Formats: sequence, C-alpha cells, structure tokens
Amino acid sequence: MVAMEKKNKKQRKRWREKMNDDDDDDDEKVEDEEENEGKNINGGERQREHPFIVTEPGEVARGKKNGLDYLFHLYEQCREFLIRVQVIAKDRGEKCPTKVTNQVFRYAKKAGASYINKPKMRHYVHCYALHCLDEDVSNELRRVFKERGENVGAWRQACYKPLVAIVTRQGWDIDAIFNSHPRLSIWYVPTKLRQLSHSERNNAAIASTSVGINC
Amino acid sequence: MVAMEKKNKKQRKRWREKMNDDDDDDDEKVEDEEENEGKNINGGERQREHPFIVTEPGEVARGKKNGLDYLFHLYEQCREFLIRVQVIAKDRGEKCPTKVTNQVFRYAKKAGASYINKPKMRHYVHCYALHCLDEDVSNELRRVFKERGENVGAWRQACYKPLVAIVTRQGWDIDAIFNSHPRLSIWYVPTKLRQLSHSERNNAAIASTSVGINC
DNA sequence: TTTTAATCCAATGGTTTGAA
DNA sequence: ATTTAATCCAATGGTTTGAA
Repeated sequence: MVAMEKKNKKQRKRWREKMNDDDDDDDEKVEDEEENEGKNINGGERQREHPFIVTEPGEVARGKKNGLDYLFHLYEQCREFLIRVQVIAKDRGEKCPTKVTNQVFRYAKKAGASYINKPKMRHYVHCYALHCLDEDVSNELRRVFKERGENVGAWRQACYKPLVAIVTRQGWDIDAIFNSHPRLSIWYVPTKLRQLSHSERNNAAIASTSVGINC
Repeated sequence: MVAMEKKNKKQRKRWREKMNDDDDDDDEKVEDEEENEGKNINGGERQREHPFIVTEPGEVARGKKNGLDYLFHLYEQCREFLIRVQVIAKDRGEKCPTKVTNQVFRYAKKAGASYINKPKMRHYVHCYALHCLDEDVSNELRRVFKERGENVGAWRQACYKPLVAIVTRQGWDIDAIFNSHPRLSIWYVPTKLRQLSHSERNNAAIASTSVGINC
C-alpha cells in the first residue's frame, strides 16, 4: 500500500512534468519541491494538497501550487476510476454506477489517489463543465483572471456566468446539457448551477411577458 | 383530505367494475363488499389492503381479494405519480427523478393513494416485468397457476423462471432490458432478479467451457 | 401459513465546519 | 483571508420484522 502510493506520486509528478517538456529553467527547483510531495523532510505526512492557482492553459504551477490543467486532470482520473468500478460491478453482476458516487471516491482512495476527495471535486464541477462545454471560453477566462492576478475563488465564481449563458442558449435545461456530454454526464449537476439556470429561465419568461410576447 | 380519499376510493372501485362490464351476476354482492373499502361499518379504519389472488387476465377478484390486473394497474399508477413529480420538479428547477423513488411513494400517499407502498411494489416488480416483456407468457402462467389453485406466493416465485429465460436470450444484461423498456425503466432492478441473471450467465459460461468452446 | 406494511439500517448525496 | 478536507446530516434504497 505504501509502495503503491509512492509509485502513484511519481506518476503524478511525471504528468505535471510532461506539460513542461520544452521549458528547462527552474526545473531543478521544481523537482526539489515536488520530491517532498506526500511527506515532508521530517517524515511527517503532508497535511493537505497544494492549493490551486489560476494558470493559463498549458502552464504548470510553480512552487507549492497546483494549476488548473491539473485540476481538470483530476476529473479525468475520476472518470477512469468510475470506469474501473463499472467493469468490476458488471463482472460481479452488481448494480453499476453511472455517476461518480461515494463508492468511486472510496475506490480512488484505496487505489492510492488520496489527493482525490468528494468536497474538492464537487466544489469545482461547474468549472470543469465550462472547460468541457466551451474550452475556448474557459481558456480565455483563465488568461484574463491570471493576468488580473485574481485568486482561485474569484475565477471559480466567474465560471458561472459564461456557463449560464450557454445553458440559456440551449433552453435552460442543465440536466440535458450534462447528460448529453460524454465526460460531463458522470457528474451530478451542482445545486447552485441548477438554481442559477432556473432563475435565468424565470428572468427570460418575465422579460418576454413585459415585452408583450405572452399577452 | 378525507374528501380526496373518498373520491379516490370511488375511482378505484370504478376501475375494477369496468373490467366486469358484461358480467352481471353477483354484482350486488361485490358492490356491498366494496362499499366497505377504506373503513369498515363500525367506523374503524380498515387495517390493510385485501390480499392478491392469482386471477386470469381480465378476471376480477371476488370477495375481499384483489386480482393481478389490479396489481399491474398499481404499477401504472406509480408511473403516473412519477410523471407528476417530474413535472413539478422541472417546473421548480429541482432535481428530477427518473425512477420510482421514496419521494414518489410519499407523493402517492399524500395524493390519497394510501394503498400504494414501497415494500409491496418492490415485492412484485419482477412479476410486472414479465407482464411488460412477454404478456403472452405472463398470461399463460397466470392461467396455469390459477387452474392449479396455487397461491400468490407460488405464482410470484414462478415468474422468475420465464424472466431469466428472456434475459438469457438477450445476453444476460438485466439492466439493459429494464432500461430499454419505457414502462420498466422507471423501476429499480430487484436484487434477486439481478443475482439470478448473473448466475445464469456463469452457468452458461461454464457449460460452454466444458463443451470445449473456450478451450 | 400466507400476505401485508411498518420499521429499521447502512450507505448516500450533499453541505457545513473548522483546520491549515 | 483563502483554500482544503474531515465531519456531519437528513433522506435514500433496500430489507427485516412482526402484525393481520
């Protein structure tokens, strides 16, 4: 189990380095810091994951930070864990989950992906949704918020607006939008996004009434 | 609320009578008994629903009994309650159930359908499944078990065998079978039926191995 | 004994809380 | 102050239990 975690740590490091292949400066420093992943030099367990910072597409976070490509990669990892859980369930003739459930998070943890947890994944689902549904808009938002020096919380909040615009264009049915996208369909629609979509539908209805369309 | 239940009682009586339109004998007696539905003559609440008996297709149970057409009708009623819950949920922008959930059973009860409850509906789901998937086989089984004078429990048990035969013919994927049928897809696959389907797949795999197909 | 339905239970989706 | 993740909670799917 300890061995598995160590192997996994190296895989994660490799994933982040591959994003940085043709960028040599600072590599030593980054490596030093990343060798301390999982445990610190004193042998104590590292308490929590490095916080996310707003990065441009393709940019790797330096220092004790994680970038947004890495955040989105975690969603892809969860999808892979779900698929593995589904294969096992079907093989055993058991109920087969269609979404990333508690069972999948538990499986991910047991498989050594201790850096994945439910509150974190749920917290950023709508950001991942924007990335899936309109990568160009998502990328542009990241560039703008990075340039302005905004923190992750501000970027996360800002993801709602372009998302709701997409939902509105497609008839306010957020469930249909999630379900019809192969990578998004495995995630529960976040409550706040559902509420925003519904409010927007009501606003549109009121607007069209006041303009006389329904009179 | 009391008024709603009374109206509902009359609707249920009417449904059972319409099955019996061109069969006049005993009508008075049946009516007398059915007037006591819900409450008895002493004003106390009736304790439980009349038990089911094995009836032929089209046959109405006499006396303090319910027939199998009525049982299957309860599944259709649940479907209607689900649809109403779905309309309300969508209108409010809330999460929309795709299955008959606790929420739907609660709604049915509040709507006056106190004769619908979860354990009962779950108990007979596979019988309803056979009725949906092969009505001819289902009807024939009812006739045979009625003629033999078998009780409901024996009929219920007997429904598994022809169902598993159907599942086997279609590749042992009970979830796919339920999901692809419009009236069945709203019901959870019963655990025992899932297990039987899986066992049958294993049996088939072993059989084909011993015959040399996989050697 | 057969059949019904209230009751219970572990595990869920969802969120709050407080630690770092 | 920002961000992470352990903890908690009501409501769920599923079943057992015991009443009729």
